[in-house]
Amino acid sequence: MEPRTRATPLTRQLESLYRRLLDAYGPQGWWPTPSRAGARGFTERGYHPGEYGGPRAPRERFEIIVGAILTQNTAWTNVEKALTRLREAGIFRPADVLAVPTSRLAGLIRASGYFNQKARKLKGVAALFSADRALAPRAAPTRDELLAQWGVGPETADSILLYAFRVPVFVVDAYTRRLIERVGLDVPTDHYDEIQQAFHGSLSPRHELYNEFHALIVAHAKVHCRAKPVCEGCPVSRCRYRDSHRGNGPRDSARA
DNA sequence: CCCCAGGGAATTC
DNA sequence: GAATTCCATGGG
Repeated sequence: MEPRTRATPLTRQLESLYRRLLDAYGPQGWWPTPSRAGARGFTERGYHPGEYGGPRAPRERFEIIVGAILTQNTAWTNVEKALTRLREAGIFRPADVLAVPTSRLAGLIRASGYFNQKARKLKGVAALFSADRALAPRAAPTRDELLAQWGVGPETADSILLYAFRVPVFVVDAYTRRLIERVGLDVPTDHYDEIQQAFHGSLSPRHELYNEFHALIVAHAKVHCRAKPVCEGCPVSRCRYRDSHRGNGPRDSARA
């Protein structure tokens, strides 16, 4: 299933990319949970860069799971508003989500958009993680268990595995594809699993590395590699894309 | 006014 | 499989 990790040209490209991003933006310490405010190690970003200790506390873990649902195609600032509403309503655990009527749940998460769909999704994951599963510490669910949930696709499943349970799976999102295209990495960008395999086959399977790499890609996408690119001061040297993007590397047609 | 945001499901061909 | 459409708020 897992290809051997070996040094390929792609390995060097990805490691170089990672180092450039880390140098430019610093450790991100994901997952960013608003409830971290006030906790030891709290930073102005609201989370703990550099902490990759033991298993997550159950409530923090569930907050990550909820956030992974709410952030689907949605700006994180709006997710924070919804998470804060949930916390103020005393909703911390799967059982709390199950106890609230779907209509009220939808109202609480209104700011995160798609609230009717997402309320249903939260009910589903709450059921998955409730009952015997709530007994911490619990081993991570399988990827297939997560994917079987309505509203949980590949990215959400992998985000939960990586950030809630520290399983070394690389999370692929729209930013990842955009960066691959603009930097000109020799990685196909059409299928989720293909992209993920490329990373898994080229990087050592360390959850700390996958955690930081994905978080750094998001940070980079918000500052420089936006939909409308801001190339001034871009830390990725081969980032020679133009407004029209596509292509851009030294050689564009080199994919065979 | 427009576009964008850490997707996923359902439909259609 | 590939291409659309829907879901919906909030910020720039």
